[in-house]
Amino acid sequence: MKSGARILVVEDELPMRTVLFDCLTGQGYRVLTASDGASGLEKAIAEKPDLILLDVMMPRLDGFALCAELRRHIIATPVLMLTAKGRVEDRVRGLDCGADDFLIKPFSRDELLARVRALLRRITRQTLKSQQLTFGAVQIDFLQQRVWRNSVPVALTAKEFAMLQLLVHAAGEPISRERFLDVVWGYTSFPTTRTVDKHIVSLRMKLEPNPDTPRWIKTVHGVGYRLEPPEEPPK
Amino acid sequence: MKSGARILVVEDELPMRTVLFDCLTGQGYRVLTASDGASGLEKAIAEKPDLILLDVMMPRLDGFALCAELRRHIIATPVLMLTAKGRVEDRVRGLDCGADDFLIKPFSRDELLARVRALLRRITRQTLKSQQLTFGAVQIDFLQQRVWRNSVPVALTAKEFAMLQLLVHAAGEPISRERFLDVVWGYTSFPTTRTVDKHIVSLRMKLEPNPDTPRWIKTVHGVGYRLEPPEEPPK
DNA sequence: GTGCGTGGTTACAAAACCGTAACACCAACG
DNA sequence: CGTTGGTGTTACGGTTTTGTAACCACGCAC
Repeated sequence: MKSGARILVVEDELPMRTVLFDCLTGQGYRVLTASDGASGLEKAIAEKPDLILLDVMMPRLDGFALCAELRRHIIATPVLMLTAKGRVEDRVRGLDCGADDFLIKPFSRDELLARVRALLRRITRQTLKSQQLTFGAVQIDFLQQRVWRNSVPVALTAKEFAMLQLLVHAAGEPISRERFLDVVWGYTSFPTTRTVDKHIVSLRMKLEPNPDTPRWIKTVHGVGYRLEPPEEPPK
Repeated sequence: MKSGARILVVEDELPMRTVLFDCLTGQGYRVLTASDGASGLEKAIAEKPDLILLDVMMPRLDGFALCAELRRHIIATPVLMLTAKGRVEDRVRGLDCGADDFLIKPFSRDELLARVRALLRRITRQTLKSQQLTFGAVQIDFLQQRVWRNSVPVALTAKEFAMLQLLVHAAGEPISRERFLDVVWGYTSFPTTRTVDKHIVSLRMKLEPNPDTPRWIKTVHGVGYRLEPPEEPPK
């Protein structure tokens, strides 16, 4: 499985969509695609990607409208707009409705990647203080959403990574199953608490040196789970 | 164990008010209600609830106005707004006047409770902070819910920790067995007072240097138990 | 379609924890 | 001293919580 930042590409023309997809997945990003504005908006809301790549020229709901709609939903996901060459007025309209950067067609692969990186870096700086973290032999890169163990890449699913993120974020504190469900699954889907256990098992199998006697991901009976803090007890 | 947080429900329609009341009390929350904006504002100020559930659609003083009024009084109580489906502009106005989260009608019971939990968690997180305490060789971290003795981690069960927390919280004051049962076990289960003794024994074994002659967890004959205050006694 | 990866549920086994009874002990009071 | 009632302690059965495997469902790629 690929892991990395999640990027939504909204582009109606298949060839261009394919180019963008290949280019981004080749860099380890996880790419979602939509072939029209309406489904793009839907996915943007449902999937909460880290970045949205948006073609302005689309039938029906075009890039400008989609972007404006996003902002009306208070979604602050950075938007990189694809505009045609020479259409200076596009920039103005784009900025007006909340776009963050522009890419002028035709563009080079390197320029695309550079701008994507820049935008992702920006949001990461805002939201995550440290983008890398280590416990035991496990190394986490929040920016790329990748994990290594003894320098060997570990493939985590989306849910697993989200759970790990919550564990790390509240390092040391016990986290109840309820809380996992609220944060990782959101307020609109309600799996059972056993589901949380199951994913904890997966995490342990992938990250623990000895999954039977967890060194890091401890269970707190009657409470929930807790990531053993790398630090010492308080003096 | 349930928090027993106090929640104010401001809702003009009786059926909905009843639903909310039942749903929340069923979870162990203490619920106050108001059937219009004016009395809601009054109760919010007088009772200082932990959370306010606010319907936007009310005659005279509506949810927005009430919320804005609250903030004018520098009352930071989190507000969960009930809005009608599809009224995206409600969110904008709501955020504008200081609402913390939104629940769109019709909503599921689970979603209501999830959002309530999330908001309540936010405030307890702020107030609890990284509280730590020491008596003798025992160190307690309430946030992590962990205890050390001579810097060696001590494994306490959920009940034991809750009892210790109560002892520490009322340091010096004797605590009756009935009080332990009320606070630690809640109002829904009724074990014997002997049960309390048993857990006290466990605590002593885990925390006291010499469990036979307790240095810290003292028995007050005919009354209950008491944690010897770490400070110097008044003469 | 088929196959695969992911995610959610169910069911059952294992472990941890809890509640209570029984009895020994002790403190207070006469 | 002896009685009485409260407390300490232990053992054990029952309950709750957690681990885990097996299974089904869904989405996506081929």
